[in-house]
Formats: sequence, structure tokens, C-alpha cells
Amino acid sequence: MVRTPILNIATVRRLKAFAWATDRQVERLLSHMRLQYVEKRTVLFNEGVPSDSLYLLVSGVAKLSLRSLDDERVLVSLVAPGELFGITSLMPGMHRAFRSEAFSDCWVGAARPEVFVTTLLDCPFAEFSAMMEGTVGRWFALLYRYTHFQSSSLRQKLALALLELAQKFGVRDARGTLLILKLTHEDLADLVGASRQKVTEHMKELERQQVLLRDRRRLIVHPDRLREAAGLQVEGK
Amino acid sequence: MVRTPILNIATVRRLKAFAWATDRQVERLLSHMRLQYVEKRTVLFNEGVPSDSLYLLVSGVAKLSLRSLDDERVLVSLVAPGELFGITSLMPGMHRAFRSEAFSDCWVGAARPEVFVTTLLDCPFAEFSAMMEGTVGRWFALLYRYTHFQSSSLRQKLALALLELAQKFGVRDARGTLLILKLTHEDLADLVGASRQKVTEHMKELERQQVLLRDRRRLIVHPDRLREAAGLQVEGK
DNA sequence: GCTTTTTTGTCACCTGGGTGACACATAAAA
DNA sequence: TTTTATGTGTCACCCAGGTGACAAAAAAGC
Repeated sequence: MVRTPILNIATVRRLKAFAWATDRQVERLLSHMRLQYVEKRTVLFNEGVPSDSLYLLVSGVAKLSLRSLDDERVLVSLVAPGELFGITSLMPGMHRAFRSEAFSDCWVGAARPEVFVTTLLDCPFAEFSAMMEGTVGRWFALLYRYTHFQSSSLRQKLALALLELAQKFGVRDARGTLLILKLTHEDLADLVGASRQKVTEHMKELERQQVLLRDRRRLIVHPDRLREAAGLQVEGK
Repeated sequence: MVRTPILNIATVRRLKAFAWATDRQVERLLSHMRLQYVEKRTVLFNEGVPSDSLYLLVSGVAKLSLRSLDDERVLVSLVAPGELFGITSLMPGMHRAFRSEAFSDCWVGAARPEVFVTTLLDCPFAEFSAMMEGTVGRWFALLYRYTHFQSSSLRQKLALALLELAQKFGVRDARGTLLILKLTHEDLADLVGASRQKVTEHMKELERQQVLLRDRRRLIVHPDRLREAAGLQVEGK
């Protein structure tokens, strides 16, 4: 039997969501929220799709997961009642990072992210969004890296880490993308959580395969081949 | 030789930080920022200390790291010029999650987080801060888990994951903290990135050691003992 | 109740990556 | 230049955790 919950202020307060907000704000928010019942295993959104809603879990348990580099499902997080999820919608043009599905039968409230920001914060969404990107953007990038590290080989981790570094510290060069950083193998090992020795081995191997080359202590990488080494889709394939 | 950079609008624009902000806003921001030269290896802040400043990396490379459960340094991220870091300061009362130190000689600008929010966003800091916590808070918790997973044994990962679940889904019970969730070993395996079989083995072992017990398919955990199993400091020690 | 499906428990076996050790190369300091 | 410190390359060896396989137990359907 499905009992329809009344999504009123009392309910929200009981969930301890928006504890800091005034009753008026919460009420306004609720008036813009659509409540839906989601049956166990139903997918709310998939990773990669544009993100246009922010969700509030009212009851039940939701699950965030992603497909790893070698096609395993990684369970990233379980969402408890009262939590907001689908947070990528708060960042400009960002696509869903995780798939979300109902881990048990759920009641979920959804609204456009603008609604949350403008009613709770009284500031233009675009500005808030840009601010988020500039600040929490890095956390997100880190989360991306770490979740994808899960269940991937050292080789893939290295490739992934080097790609990230290339994006941040790379400048185009005749031979590829030059990293303007002096990195030791030990630094890389610390970054991917591996031993210095194995990193040396894999780096040698990557050089042999022309994925990267070294000029003194500077690395020059070939992003496309790195992506391949990481087991990622190469652009335009 | 150390050349003092002039931190003016042109510099900031070149760094592509605050691309969306107006010149007036950036100028106002700069007037509140103190610029400092930080020599390689100098620690800017340590994990665990209260976070009262937000930093802008002007030049050089900064490094974020943490001490893992078994006292290894984990290199979490390298910060590139133009990036903001020390983001925990944007969340209410939050302590530093990472140690930050200069990876090379750096120029760093610092200001109170309030300054950023009020000049760039024109909304009260407290509200912004609360909003951040309610939304990005989860990302942060995830990041915490994943960074601590790095270089820890399956046993520790399990303990850590169960602790997190206990916080989210636990209710006090005569026998400990009851998780109001039906979790299979496979779910746990997906969560910690391990095989189903090994999870079974470790769970059995944890039961044997009275760290947790099972009532049907419901888990009852003992947080303190879990913390011990994870190699964390137990409260009040 | 009985049957089917899903979980749990436990093997034996394999492998990726950790560890320690040491020679060699490169860079920094003197 | 020589000396000293710091990285790199490559071993041989070990172990935590992955894999496959299968029986027992528990849930879920009927």
C-alpha cells in the first residue's frame, strides 16, 4: 500500500532539510516542487544527460552510481531522506555525473535549481552557479577522479591522473601537451596511491608506447593516446 | 630573484579566475586580498584546523594532501594558477580537510570567505554558506571517503563505509546503532570496490569480533569499535 | 506449505601490485 | 670540478584481494 505523504512544512522540518530557512521560503519552495513516487530500481536520471532538476529525497533510499572504465557499476553513495541530490544541476551546463535510481521505493520532490537558489538565497541563479563552479568545481573534479579510480588498474589510474594534469598544467607543443611541472615518479605514486617502483615501470611502458615522452624532468603527453590507455572513449569515436 | 607580481585586474583576467565578474567586483575583491609569497614546501594550513580564509593561487603550484589512516601522505590534488583553494572556508564551521603547501614557490592571495561571497554574489554569507552545506556537503563527504580509501585495506574501507552508513541511516538501539537499510554483501562490495566474497569474509570476521551483529538482513553496528577497526582515533582518546 | 531465487559462507587458485635492495643517472651544492 | 643528494630503472619475493565454483541458508513467490 502506498501512502501519499503530504509534503508540507512540518514534513520538511522533520526531515531536517533547510533547517536554516524561514517557513515562508520553505512554503514557496514546496509550491514549486513536484512530488513523485519512484519504485525500487527505477532510474531517475543517467550519467551524462543534461541536468535540469534538483531533487529532495522525502522517503526511501536512493542510490548514486556510475559505470567505471571497465564497465563495472560503482556504487558511489546511498542517499538518505532529507538530502538533496542531483547537485550537478547547480553548476552551469554540467551534465549528470552519476546515475540515480531508487534503492527502495521512494518519494522524491523535484524542482528546477533556479527555484532553490532564488527562493532560499535571493540572488541570481547564473551568478550563484558561476560561483559554485569556481569554488566547488575542483571538489567535483576530484570526486570524478576518485570514483573512477575505483576498480581500475594502476595503468588506468596513471593515465587518468596524467590527463587531469594535462588539462590543468598542459600547454600545446609541437610534440604533444607539455606539462609545465617538475614531477617525480614519487609524486605520481602519491597521487594515484601506488608504489614508486610500479609507477616507474608503467611510465617506462607508456614511453615505449609513445603515449608520453620526457624532456629532462618535463613530461610531454599525448592526450588522445592517454585516453585510450585509460580505457576512455576517444573524442569523435 | 623574486619579482613581485602586481595583482591587478589584468593579472586576474589573465588567470581566467572570476571570468564572469565585473571589473568593479574584481577590484573590490583585490582591495581586500592580502598577497603573500610562499616558498616551496611551506605549509599554508594543515588538515583539521579551523578554516577562515579562502585562497587564490596567483602563480606557482600548490599541493593538497592528507594523512591517511595508516599515516601515509596522500597527494590529493595539485592546484594550478587561477584556482581558488581552501574551499572548506565556504562552509559553516568546517575545518580544513587537507593540508595545503607550496609545491613550488608561489604567490598566493588570501581573503576572508565573506569577502568573496558578498562582493561577487551580493547575498549574506551565512545563507550562502548554509546553502553550500545542504547541497555540496554530500560531495564533500564523498570526497572524504574516497581520499581516505586511498591506501587503506579492505577491512578499513568496510569499516569506514559502515560508519558513514551508520551516520546516515542509523538509529540508536539497545544493542548499538541499527541501520534501517537492507544491504546485501554485494551492495557493500560495490560501495567499497571489492569482491563480494572478500566482503563476506571480512563481515564474518567483524561479527566475530563483536564490531557488528546481524538481525535478519539488518545490521547493528558499534561505531566506536568500527572506528577502531578503521584505524581512526576513537573519540576522547 | 513447497518451490524458486537470492544471498551467504568457504573453498583452491591466480595475479597485480607492494616491499626491499641496489646500481645507475641526473641534478644540486660546494 | 668534485661531492652529495635525489631520482630512475630493475630485480626477486610476498601477500591482499580477485576469480570461479559450489553448497548451505534465507527470502520471496506461489
